Amino acid sequence: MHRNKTTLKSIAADLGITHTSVSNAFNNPAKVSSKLQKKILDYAKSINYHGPNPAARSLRTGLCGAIGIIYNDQLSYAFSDPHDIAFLRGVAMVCEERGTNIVLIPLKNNDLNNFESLDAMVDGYILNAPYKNNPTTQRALAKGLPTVVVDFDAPLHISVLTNDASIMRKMTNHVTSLGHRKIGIITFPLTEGSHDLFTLDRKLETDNYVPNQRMIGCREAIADKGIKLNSILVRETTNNREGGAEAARHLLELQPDITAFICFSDRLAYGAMEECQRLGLDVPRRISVTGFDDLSPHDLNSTLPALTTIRQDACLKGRTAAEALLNKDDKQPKKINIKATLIERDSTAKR
Amino acid sequence: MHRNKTTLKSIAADLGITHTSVSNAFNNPAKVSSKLQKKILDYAKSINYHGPNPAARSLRTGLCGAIGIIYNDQLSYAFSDPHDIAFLRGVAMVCEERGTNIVLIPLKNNDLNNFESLDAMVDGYILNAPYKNNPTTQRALAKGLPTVVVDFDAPLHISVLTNDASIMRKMTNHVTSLGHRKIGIITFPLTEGSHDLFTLDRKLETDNYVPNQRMIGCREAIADKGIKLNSILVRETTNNREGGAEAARHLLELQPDITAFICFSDRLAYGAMEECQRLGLDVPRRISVTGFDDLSPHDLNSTLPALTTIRQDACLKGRTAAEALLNKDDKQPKKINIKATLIERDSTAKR
DNA sequence: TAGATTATGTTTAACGTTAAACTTACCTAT
DNA sequence: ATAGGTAAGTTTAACGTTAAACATAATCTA
Repeated sequence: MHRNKTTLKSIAADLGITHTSVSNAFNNPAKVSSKLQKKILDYAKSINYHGPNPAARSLRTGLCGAIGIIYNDQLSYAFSDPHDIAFLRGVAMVCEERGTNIVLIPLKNNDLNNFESLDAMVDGYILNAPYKNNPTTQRALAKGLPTVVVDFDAPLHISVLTNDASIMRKMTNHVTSLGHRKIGIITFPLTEGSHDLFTLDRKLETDNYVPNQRMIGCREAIADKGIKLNSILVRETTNNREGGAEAARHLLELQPDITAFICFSDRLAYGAMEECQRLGLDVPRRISVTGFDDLSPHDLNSTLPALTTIRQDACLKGRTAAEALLNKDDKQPKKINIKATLIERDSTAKR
Repeated sequence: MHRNKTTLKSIAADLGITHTSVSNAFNNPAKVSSKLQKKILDYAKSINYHGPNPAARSLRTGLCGAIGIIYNDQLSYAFSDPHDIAFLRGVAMVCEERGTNIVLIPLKNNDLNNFESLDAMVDGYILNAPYKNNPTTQRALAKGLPTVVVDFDAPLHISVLTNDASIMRKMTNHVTSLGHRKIGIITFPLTEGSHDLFTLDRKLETDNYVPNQRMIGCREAIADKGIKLNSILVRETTNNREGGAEAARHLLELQPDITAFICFSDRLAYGAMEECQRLGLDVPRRISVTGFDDLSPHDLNSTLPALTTIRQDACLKGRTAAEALLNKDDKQPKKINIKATLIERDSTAKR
């Protein structure tokens, strides 16, 4: 007789064999006779044993068959954002094929001294659009596990990126080529928690890669046209419709002759369009509006014009990131580009 | 000098103290002088140590600070279904508060002999609308970890349920009270992979709890009205718009005088409405259609009438399930009911 | 038929942590 | 002054597994 808990050892004792053979029956069938393997597996099933303890296995092997996903924001918010959901779907597709578990790691209290705050059992991380200066970001990168970053520039890791700067230059050119000169830019925060108002000549931030790159694209296109950078207002706001609406109102108060809003997400753009509607300003005849992401058309409020925007395949981003992380062969730092494309619809028009 | 890897032991050796003190510095500050704790933590940080190894900790303590979620279907499909996403958001809200990780466990190959197929490191499971006879379901339930089941009847576990039967009786009464007698029922599979056609008098399945309960509600209401059960056709199909469309067409071919479709999900209902539109049958004047779930209005195709449906709060379901699982005090088997409500809109009308 | 190989199984030693029991020194109350 | 208690740290023994080295018998090769 032995202890109450079923383990490889207790099974071995019951069967009068060594526990290594039991382990091999599960993991290394070639190393046991098929007769013995059957005996072991049958017995294991009969006493309701569910296979080797994952923690012990993981401790011994150093692997655990799971990858962690870290968001730059609340997890519950990620499940509200179509872009993030599509990204996750892409990751799930790859993990499904490989039988890898996905660990969603909530951002805990942001205390760099709290060592507990990143102790998931994973073989690697995917960092999704992190803030560079966020403690969780830094901790994950420092941890030394295989890590793939998405929408973030980490020279020492594999990064999956979109051509944010160039596509935004193209979008801005589209807007200026329609004759617009008084333009307002509406962006989500460039730095965690920031809600500032400034002009396009301001020194750029490096905390949040994506809006920073998009800003570079805007700036280049604006400068190319000979428009003064300090005449273009930029409003940082929360990335949802309310934020977009509030920013549009604010910018119009400061500069009533604005004829175009360039928004850094579709959600901001929809909010801005709604606000224009409320203010009695026709889109696109009085004001043009552009977005970014190309949310599913089902998300369109049908009273608004179809949005001129930029499509990026978030699901493909997720797939690419997961594949890069799970690909054992090639771990060299590199940049993988997922191309975004401009989609002209009905929310932009000649001035 | 010691090995290359940093552990509690190597830190202890470097500092000339015992490794237990190092462990305590991280987990049990009361058991070390604050001076020593600071010394340890400072040193740990200086050599880029990221806290105790999770696998070793988990092996020793038997806990790992994560819960597993098991779906009845492909994970990547879950990220396409608004209901499942809302459910996940609810789970995430609770886990976020508590700092618990969420492990998404893909369904692996359904081989009962494959012991590997459920070896996530978790402290408990949430089973979301599982098939009773599915090997993964059975394995998870047999595993003996704390488990909460959702939309499933497991007498030995905590289950989170909706009043499917009674609300469906109510919906059916709504339809019959409008004068409809020739009714077609469109459901997603009652048994994994099944796509059958039958009449409402057929013996009920028990593999998939939800459609089974809904069928009970329909049957009772139909019988109450004195309508013959064997005159009501039921079509099982894939739970998406295409499935709904195909089922509607099929049922109308078999029984062209049908005047109402009762669908077991909004997606099926939208598909059925679209098919009616294609066939030139006006909804609701020629045919009434009902759904289940109450997807966000953004998912509405604006050319279709607003759907009469049943609202259930999937997010609340997720929150409730996660709270029940993480609540250490009360582990007694019980049923928790999340009430669904009937929403009358424009897709149903008098015959 | 000797020598090498293969098949099968065993022994041993980690993997990195935490809980429990133990030691020593210091403080407090009678 | 002495018993009793607390604070701070140490020693020891698991937790359940797998990898590597080893032992033995069975099978092949030349």
